[in-house]
Amino acid sequence: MSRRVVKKIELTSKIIAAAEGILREEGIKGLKARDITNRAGCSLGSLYTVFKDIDAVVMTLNSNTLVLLERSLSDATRRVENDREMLEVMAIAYADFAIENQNAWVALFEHRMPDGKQEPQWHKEEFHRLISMIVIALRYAMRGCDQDVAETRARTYFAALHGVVSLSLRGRFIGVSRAALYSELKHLVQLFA
Amino acid sequence: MSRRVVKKIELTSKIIAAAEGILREEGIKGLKARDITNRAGCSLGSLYTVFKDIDAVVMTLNSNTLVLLERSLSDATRRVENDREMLEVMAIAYADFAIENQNAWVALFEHRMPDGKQEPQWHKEEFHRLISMIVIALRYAMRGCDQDVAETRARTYFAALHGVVSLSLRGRFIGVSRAALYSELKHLVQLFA
DNA sequence: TGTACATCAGTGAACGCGCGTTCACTGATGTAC
DNA sequence: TGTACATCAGTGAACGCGCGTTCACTGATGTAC
Repeated sequence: MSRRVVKKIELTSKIIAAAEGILREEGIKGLKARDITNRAGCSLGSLYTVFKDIDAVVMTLNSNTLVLLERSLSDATRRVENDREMLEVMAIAYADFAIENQNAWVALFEHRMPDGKQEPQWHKEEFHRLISMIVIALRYAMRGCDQDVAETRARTYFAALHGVVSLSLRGRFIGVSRAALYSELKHLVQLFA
Repeated sequence: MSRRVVKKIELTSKIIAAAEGILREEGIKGLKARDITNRAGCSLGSLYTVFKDIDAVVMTLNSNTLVLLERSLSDATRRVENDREMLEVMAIAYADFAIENQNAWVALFEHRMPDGKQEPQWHKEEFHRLISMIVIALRYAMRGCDQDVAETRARTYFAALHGVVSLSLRGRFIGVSRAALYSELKHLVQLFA
């Protein structure tokens, strides 16, 4: 591989690493081109030799986050023998991931493309893949339902669990400890199953 | 009342009306000082004779939205005789409000004060009042629980319903029609009750 | 009621800052011989 | 392996825009007599 290609790859990963660090520490709002390149130790302009624009950087970060989330969830479910537990394990794993990667996780839902720009197809697909994964896992809890209903219901359950995690992390609801969050999630899951 | 006071009140309400119009049509992101004052038919500077800054305008708008939401919910529950229905009626009313006042409703949850600035006390209290109202209504569904548990659980149920409404409105989940949303909410409420 | 003066709400041009993006330049990398 | 030239990645100063906020000014409102 030519030296040029190597350097381009190195540059890309330095920029991504810097951006990811900032995302994790300061949240998506702190993600500025200058801060990223300063932290990466390269010039401002070089960012644009690697990414089309800032949104492309965010897309990449979100994509990485989705991969991590997917991995967390599948790791967690791998240890499950009993289908009954599946839902609960995933819910807890989801909450854990949200707590431990708070800013990155928030970015996943908060980021919007400006004006008419669409999120690229590959990113939508990745998102969809994650959702399907959750939907499939939830289906265990929903054997016996009509296929269509099951699909919709699974999304609903996901949205409900997401809502609880989301609002409790945002602290709009005072004093929701991690233990309390767990027990609430378990309670919900019990209702769903 | 002196002419000056009258004019100040008129100016204030013109600005609020303009800001509210923009909020409803374009969402909180479209809320710029210039657009507000243009629409209100006054000068840019005059906004600052009435409000401390833009955040103060947003606070006022959100406050108005909270009042409307509170009214919607209490109107809906007023027609309920049977306590069993309470939860469902409130959930539907909440969804209706969110759908019909989408941008204003989103602003309620999306707006964050910059850096260290706190939301003013009165706004927090208003928010809290709404939550209590919901919590109280949900308690009907939770008679027999320990008081503390009931409180937490009520918040959880609210968060869950909020999550479903929220994600379905954002369209991250494709093709959730209003009817489908209703039926999912009803299903959840049945689980909760 | 009228006049002279004082005050202050309202004005909008200008300031200032943050920040994404560009572009003419230069020095490192690649190519030809 | 070395030299001469060509290319192009990387640079960072500068551009441009959006937008919140300010401030010296002026004309309407209020006050005193």
